[in-house]
Amino acid sequence: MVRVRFAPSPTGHLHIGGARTALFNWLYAKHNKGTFILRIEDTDRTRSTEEYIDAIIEGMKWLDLDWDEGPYRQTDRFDVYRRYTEKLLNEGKAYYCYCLPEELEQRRQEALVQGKSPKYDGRCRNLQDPIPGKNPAVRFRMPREGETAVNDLIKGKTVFDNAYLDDLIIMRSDGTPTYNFTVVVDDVDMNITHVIRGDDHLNNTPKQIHIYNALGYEVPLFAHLPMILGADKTRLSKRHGAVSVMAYKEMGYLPDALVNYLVRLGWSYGDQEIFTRDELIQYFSFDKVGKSAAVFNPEKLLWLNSQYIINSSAEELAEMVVPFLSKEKVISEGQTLDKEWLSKAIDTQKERSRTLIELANSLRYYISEDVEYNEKAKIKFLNEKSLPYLIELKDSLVSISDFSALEIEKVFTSIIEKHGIKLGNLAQPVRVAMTGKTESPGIFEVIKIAGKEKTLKRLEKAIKTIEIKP
RNA sequence: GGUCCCAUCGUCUAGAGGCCCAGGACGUGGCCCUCUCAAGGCUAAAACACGGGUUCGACUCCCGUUGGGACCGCCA
Repeated sequence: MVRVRFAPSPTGHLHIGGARTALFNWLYAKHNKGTFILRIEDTDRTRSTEEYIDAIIEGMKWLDLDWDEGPYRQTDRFDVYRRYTEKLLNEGKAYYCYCLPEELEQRRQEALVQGKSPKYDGRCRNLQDPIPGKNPAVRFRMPREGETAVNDLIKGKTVFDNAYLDDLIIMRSDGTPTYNFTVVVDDVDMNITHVIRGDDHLNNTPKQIHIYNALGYEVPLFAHLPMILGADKTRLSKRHGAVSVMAYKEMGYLPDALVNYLVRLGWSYGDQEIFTRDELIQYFSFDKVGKSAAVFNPEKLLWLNSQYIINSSAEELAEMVVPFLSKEKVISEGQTLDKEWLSKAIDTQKERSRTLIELANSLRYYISEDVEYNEKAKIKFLNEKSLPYLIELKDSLVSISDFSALEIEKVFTSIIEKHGIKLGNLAQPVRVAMTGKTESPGIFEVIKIAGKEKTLKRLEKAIKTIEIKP
């Protein structure tokens, strides 16, 4: 039975890198009908906040990465860690260290300056008696000889020389446990079978393996995912732009598009680019995960998002776009729209909208009372030349009762045939009259969606605008 | 500085020794479609980091060089 976990520390929002780690864990669990656990690693009390715990959960929910157990919190489990620490202490597998943090930091700096490895020198390793008046930290006694092999599902076999391993601190002098210890204890306690995490943890793995051994537990399987980099090839961070998952929600991305993008960063399935969730679950495997780091490319994410918008139904989009209509002030507060009408309007715009924000704004000229002319468009198309056609169109449209795209087209056709002009000669001025712009969906569609009343009003306005001009 | 990881178009990647003078996707240019803009279709430019082996034959295997990254905390 596969049991995996995503274990973020609540020191920030759920970011792109964390989301991908969560996603790969989730996919592996789903693929194997296993259990996906959410565990909050909040042992660093100075940096962890409740707000960030909520933010991470919110991000997971938005991406629809549901977990089967948890969220567990490490701060709820201090007694467990203490018990295990006692055990190691009693067995001589851990020892008290009385060195002060400042002393350690100083020694580390000195070692670095001298070009030596900034490793703990082990001076408290064989201390017999406690030093009174000092609160000690607890260090793990790491073996100094031999080698430790990590058989990674992605990276393959990596061998570490134990001589380079540090006697790491497993419990701070204030009695709180540290990361490298709590992960092991929790992964043991929660029966985790596969540890799937970023490859920034690969170097920690041999140390953790020794802790498993000392505790007398079986070592789980490891899968270390390559990092996500920014355009400058350094680890993705705030300075590369938006990295928080929720920022993408606000920018009008669909969660499925982000998931699809993230999964293709380091994973592939032949030439396929777009996957449903079910396909992802079905196809996922570690042997298709690449070993090298990947650069985050917002352009491709944007393209994927446009594809997801195109492939979504107008009804689904109508649901999603409403918050953006308010935020972009396309509708006023409290204003509601007819669902059926909105869906039809969206159908005309979805293939030219890459985000929900763009979609919301594209609906503006259908919804608002008035349009604002683009200056260049106005000069080019709303002039003496188009005036008679606009007047004729308006007069013709007044009389038709069936305001369908087909009927509207008939009106256009009869006018252009009568005058021997091209459709563009009429359509472009009308487009400017209707939308204020030179680009829009098909003009018959635009007129139909806007409706008779708005259409006549806008044509009148355009005519007046031309007539007033000297 | 040490340890570890990685290396195919600008970017994401396919490629498990002959299928590859390297395929797909984003982006970029061109053409088609067309009432405009998109979408869609077609098309072009664009890569196996370098050097040694192994082999009849290397993008694929081995070694080295170079380059990049991560980690070396009483952070996770």
